[in-house]
Amino acid sequence: MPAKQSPSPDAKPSRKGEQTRAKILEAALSSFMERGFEETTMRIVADEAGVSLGNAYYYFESKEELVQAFYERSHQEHLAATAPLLEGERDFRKRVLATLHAKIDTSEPYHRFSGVLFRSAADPHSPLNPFSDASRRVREEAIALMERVVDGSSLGPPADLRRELPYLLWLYEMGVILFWIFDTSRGRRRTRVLIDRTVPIVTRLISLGGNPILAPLRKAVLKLLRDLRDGDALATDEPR
Amino acid sequence: MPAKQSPSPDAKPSRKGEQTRAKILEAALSSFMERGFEETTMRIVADEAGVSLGNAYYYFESKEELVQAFYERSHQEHLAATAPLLEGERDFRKRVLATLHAKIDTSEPYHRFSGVLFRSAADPHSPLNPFSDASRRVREEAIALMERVVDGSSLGPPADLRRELPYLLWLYEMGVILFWIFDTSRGRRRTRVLIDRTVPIVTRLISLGGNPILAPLRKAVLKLLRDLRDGDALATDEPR
DNA sequence: CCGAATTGTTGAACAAGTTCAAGAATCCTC
DNA sequence: GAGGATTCTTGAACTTGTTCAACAATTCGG
Repeated sequence: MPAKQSPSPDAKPSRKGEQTRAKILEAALSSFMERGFEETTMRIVADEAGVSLGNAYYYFESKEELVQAFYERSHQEHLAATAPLLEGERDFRKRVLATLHAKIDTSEPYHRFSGVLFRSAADPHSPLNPFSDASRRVREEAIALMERVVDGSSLGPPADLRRELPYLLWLYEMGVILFWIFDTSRGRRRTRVLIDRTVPIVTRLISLGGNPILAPLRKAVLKLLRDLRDGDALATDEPR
Repeated sequence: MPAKQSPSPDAKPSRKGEQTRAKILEAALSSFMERGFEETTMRIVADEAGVSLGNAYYYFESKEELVQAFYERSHQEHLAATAPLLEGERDFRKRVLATLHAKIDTSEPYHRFSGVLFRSAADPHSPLNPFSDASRRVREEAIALMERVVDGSSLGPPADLRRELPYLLWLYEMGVILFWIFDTSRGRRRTRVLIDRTVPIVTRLISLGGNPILAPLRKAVLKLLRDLRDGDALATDEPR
């Protein structure tokens, strides 16, 4: 009988098809950059990868899944760019600034078709939405990065806030990226402005959150957050 | 020579095709509700409307444009539901609450395929995104509704804040809707919680914004808002 | 009421995403 | 290294959104 499904999840490294998969992904990404997403045909991808059309679908369930693969690559680049920046910096504000600017920097080459990436961002049924199972790995890694940003800093937030902070910062990052997608100014000037002006506010808020006087407010906000997140509000393609 | 384009924008009322257009829209919406967006085929729509496939495309440029039409209808229902609620209520907080809950109520029947509505929300090139030209009319009406919410209330915000408030409230509404789309809890319980708990915060913030002591902060925030909005950051399908 | 202009309608054809049965290559065990 | 299991690969076919040339109906000025 024919093979069940794409081999990506389990497959031991460097089974024959690993190279084929890579070839296809390479062809797809370079074509996305060259002509954009819509204009890139699965037939073109297959051709440029030197494989048959059906073969491309053996490795990627859909055209969108190719974008998911790009999403992961983009995150890796962000990770790589961020590491040295966080190395010698303790100041929380600067760490967040560096992380966000690095995100914009590394994403710039993909801006042209990034809309597609997030086109399904608001579709609960799309595996591309940032809350989906399919995005889980990247999402968790992105949150882990924010955890590093927090932990490596001189900031000492209360434990309850500390626990939610990475997730909150990730949400904040998603918001910035959403803005960035719509930003057509040269050099993404406006997104830079957004970052430069909101990071201080965010930082200040977090600092204030540690003030004992504001403990009730902080707890209320955190409780709301938990109430909204727990359960199924943001669940998506989990098995029903 | 063949006709140029869809007649919707100009067409005098009850030219022959008005009924055809209505039939097609009716068929589309009822099929969307019955089987969802993906499963609704343009051929099905045409069949159920009793017209040919090509005819459907005479009235609607694309399948997505049918969704746009729904978007407008949904807004009309929201308007209708909101009017009586705002009639005898002066309290700002209650006015916002009523308006948002009405939005959720009137949108409920469409929740199943609402993801599609906003699927393109993050795609700068899609006419469906809430910032696009195609959405302009509905967007402006939705903002105008928020203007009414503000003006009919006992609230007296400073002029500069007053000017931006409707737009800000609309953005807030968009955020709530985004959450709602992902909300799978029964009765959209979680979205209700979100509304009930964030509206007081928003209201408080606005009240505080009128405090002279906070004027510098208020002005700074409003300036940021203007800087980010003016120009092209959120522009989309305007002619280049 | 006539004829041209406009508007409405059709069915066939096309493009591109996706599926699938069949067969080739590779791997793995004995 | 033979043979069965697994993994790869292919090309054709199918679905569905979209386009288009041709034709029909309607409208409207005279």
